[in-house]
Amino acid sequence: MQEKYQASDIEHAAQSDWNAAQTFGVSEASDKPKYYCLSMLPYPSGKLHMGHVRNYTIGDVLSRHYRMRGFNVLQPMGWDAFGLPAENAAMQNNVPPAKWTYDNIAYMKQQLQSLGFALDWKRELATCDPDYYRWNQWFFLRMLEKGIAYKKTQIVNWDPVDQTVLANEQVIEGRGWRTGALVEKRELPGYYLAITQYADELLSSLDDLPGWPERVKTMQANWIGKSTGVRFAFPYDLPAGASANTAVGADVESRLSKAEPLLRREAVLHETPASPPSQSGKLWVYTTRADTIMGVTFCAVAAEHPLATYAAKTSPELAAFIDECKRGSVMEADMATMEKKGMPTGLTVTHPLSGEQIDVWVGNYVLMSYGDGAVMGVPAHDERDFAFAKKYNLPIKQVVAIEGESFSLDGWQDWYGDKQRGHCINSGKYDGMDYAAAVAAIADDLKSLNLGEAKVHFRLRDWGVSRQRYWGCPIPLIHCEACGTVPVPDDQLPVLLPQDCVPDGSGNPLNKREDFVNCVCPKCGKPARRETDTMDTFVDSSWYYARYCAPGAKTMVDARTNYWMPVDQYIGGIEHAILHLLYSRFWTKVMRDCGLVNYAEPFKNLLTQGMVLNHIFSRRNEKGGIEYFAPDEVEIKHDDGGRIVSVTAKSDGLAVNYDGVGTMSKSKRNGVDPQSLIDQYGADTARFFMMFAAPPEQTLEWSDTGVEGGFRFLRRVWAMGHSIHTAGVAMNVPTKLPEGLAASRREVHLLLRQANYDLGKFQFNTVASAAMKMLNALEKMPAGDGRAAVMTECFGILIRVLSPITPHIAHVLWHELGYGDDVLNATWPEPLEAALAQDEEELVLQINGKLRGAIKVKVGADKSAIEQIALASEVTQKYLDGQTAKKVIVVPGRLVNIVV
RNA sequence: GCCACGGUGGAGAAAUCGGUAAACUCAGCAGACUUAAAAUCUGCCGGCCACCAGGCCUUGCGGGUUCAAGUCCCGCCCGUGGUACCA
Repeated sequence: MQEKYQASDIEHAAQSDWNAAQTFGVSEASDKPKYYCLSMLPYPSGKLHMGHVRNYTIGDVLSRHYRMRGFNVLQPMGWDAFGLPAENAAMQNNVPPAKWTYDNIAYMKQQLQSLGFALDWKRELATCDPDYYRWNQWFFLRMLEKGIAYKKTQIVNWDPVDQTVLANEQVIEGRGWRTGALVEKRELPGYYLAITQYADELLSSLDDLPGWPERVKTMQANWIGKSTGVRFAFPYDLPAGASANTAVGADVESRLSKAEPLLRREAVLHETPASPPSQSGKLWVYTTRADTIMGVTFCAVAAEHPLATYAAKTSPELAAFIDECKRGSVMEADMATMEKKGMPTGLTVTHPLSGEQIDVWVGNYVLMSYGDGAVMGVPAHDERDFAFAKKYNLPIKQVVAIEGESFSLDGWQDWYGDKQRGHCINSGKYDGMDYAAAVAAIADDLKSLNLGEAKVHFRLRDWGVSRQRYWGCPIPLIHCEACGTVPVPDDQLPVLLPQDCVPDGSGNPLNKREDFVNCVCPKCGKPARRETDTMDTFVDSSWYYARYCAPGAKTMVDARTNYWMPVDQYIGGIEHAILHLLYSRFWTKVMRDCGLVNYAEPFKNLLTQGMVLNHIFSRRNEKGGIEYFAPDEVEIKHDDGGRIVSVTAKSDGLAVNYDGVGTMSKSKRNGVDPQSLIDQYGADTARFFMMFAAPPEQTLEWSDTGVEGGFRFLRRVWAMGHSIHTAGVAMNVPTKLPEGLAASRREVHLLLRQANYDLGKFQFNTVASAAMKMLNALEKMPAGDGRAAVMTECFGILIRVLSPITPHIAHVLWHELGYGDDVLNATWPEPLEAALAQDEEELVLQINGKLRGAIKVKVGADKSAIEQIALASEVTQKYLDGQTAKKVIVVPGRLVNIVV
């Protein structure tokens, strides 16, 4: 055995042992219980960053731990290989996204292997591989048949200079990131998946996930946003002589509220039919505050609303305002924080209950894609409406009062929006009713007028899956002049994505690929055009976990999927708490309803890793676009307090903005490559430090201060192994040990108990601490009869506790010291009762809640015995000073508190 | 803006059910070993007061509940994640 700790030798030796024995290849043929441990698959951005190391080490620690606990453990890996960064890299380097992606995969795979993760590489997949994405296409067609997939208008960010659709990430302060041009909203047809059909189940089955963090379930529930309210209409008649072919009126309700399934069974896709013109109609709105309906003083519609379009035909000012509304990004955060503006349409609608005429405004804060694209305005009881009414001098009518509160038009007060405590006033027959009674009565009245009814509403919107991009899974549809939109027949799948396009930033290059676009209609055989939109990459990651279970299957999934699924432990960043996890849950439920799988939820237990953060540096370029600098490309000056005062680029010495800390990402160029850490200290140190730095769920600002400490620890572990090896191992700890030895042994077993408890809580930082404390105890082990046996026993515990975190050193030490063949086949250690036993214990002594001393009592002593010892103690006597204690609180095993 | 989470020494952090605040580690300081350096080992290491014994204060800020609060409740401030086309 080597005397010095040589990480690279040890790691190569361990990894070649694992490769030779195919240690981590698993199958369904096992009599052990299965354990499917899955980490979220990485986007192949080029190099691993610290967030990956953290994520995959957590998964590996769990996998190895469960394996030693006797489970048949599957831990696969793959690549989320489609997506935007590949197109950006292509533009920058003139390399096709395919080549860039596969090169990155090769490099990152080698990095993952060098970290020694216990992965079954036979199951590796890349989502850009046709063998994978053909099943996206196949399943999309099944969704069409079920009426889940459909087509409707979507609103996207449009860069007028590059003439291209921008992702939200590419819009910075309302401008295109490359061109600096003001972004516009543009309407395009797109494909949607009706996730709202599953809204109720997605919400209620959160209760079937006790192994999920409460915070994630809360976020999902809020996102789905089930509310009960009233959907009702303001009837109207348009002035005579209005344009006869304007699409307003009765159709507004059907076009906006009911998604049109594009395909039922064999039927051919049909577009949304042109709406018949109509002079009278209903303006539909939804509200959770129907009790305030008598306080409506205006209505507001979205800029894209048919009534707005209609009114704009005769009003250039309104047309200009609607144009202005269409500027800016489509992001919710922007919409919510922008200045609320409006303009009257000149149209009025009729209040359904009072018959009053109500002005219709266009509001820039009303979203066409949410509900019916219109809202009622009750300024007295909605903060946003209040501000809007004050700004435009609209009437404010109080219709809810609370005892002891006085209403004033001067400013908003929180109680105006309170629905718990109030009762209706100024509301005619509803006066005096509380919230629930008023809503029920008003819903009834609206229903009898045929102008509305109580309705359950979800905040959740259908999932738009169309992307006007090249590097993604082609949507398997064909557009034929005669037959309309026709699905690609199953036997013609997959629709292959050409591998050699290089995007140039101006739209989807597929549009220019005649060999891709030109095809024949599967129905009539005439020349037709292929759909060039590709799928959202969240489609790819919505079911990959099921495919890992069935590598090489000639179907989407097979029986092996039902063996391994659901995932027993899913691990990934908290940033996926809503979208990815919700889409995967939805996809699973549709697969179940198609009879493909027999489970309803994909992830039984979820561990959400905190983000690894690093500093972000950026600069505006001449065009007004934005450019990011990596932390090692800038020079930073700090003040005395350590605050950053100035940053300059090393390249040109000019100033750079400091944008604070944020999650490590390719686009912000603030990722830290773990490679130098691995090269300098080895994989075990990198893994150990990552686990030791903080608990997994916690956000972690990156700093490599302290890596050295992990390395020193492993070197001491190795030295301890070497000295035990030299001194000779000894079995069988004697039943009678000298006091000092027994105490040290007890300490190690206590630490083991702590480590096992912490492993159950995924608190790996304190498991690493416990291992360090064990080594400290071993190094201080006193002399005495049986020392060699105690050392052997305790070091064996330490190696096994360490093995999931630092598997290489554990593998070699276990074998070298002759504990057994492979530490992975060893049984997980449990503390021994005999080692833990003690006669006396120390309790804390408090006087008036303050620490004043300690007392020794027999283990298991009853409360009154402890109380007597405490009262008799010198410290107590001193503080009592002759008086009697007012109260004595005894917490067995912990403390005694005496109240004087 | 809205939803969720977090804030403890110079730094990363620990404190399991409301019960000893700061375990373990880094950085720093002092010492041992050494011709020297590195490595290693030993001790100290929140603040104030005190000769000592010890005392007082301290978990972002302000209140509250309790024998006892980092932990529970109320109100703020700051940071991070998400906000539906980054993944």
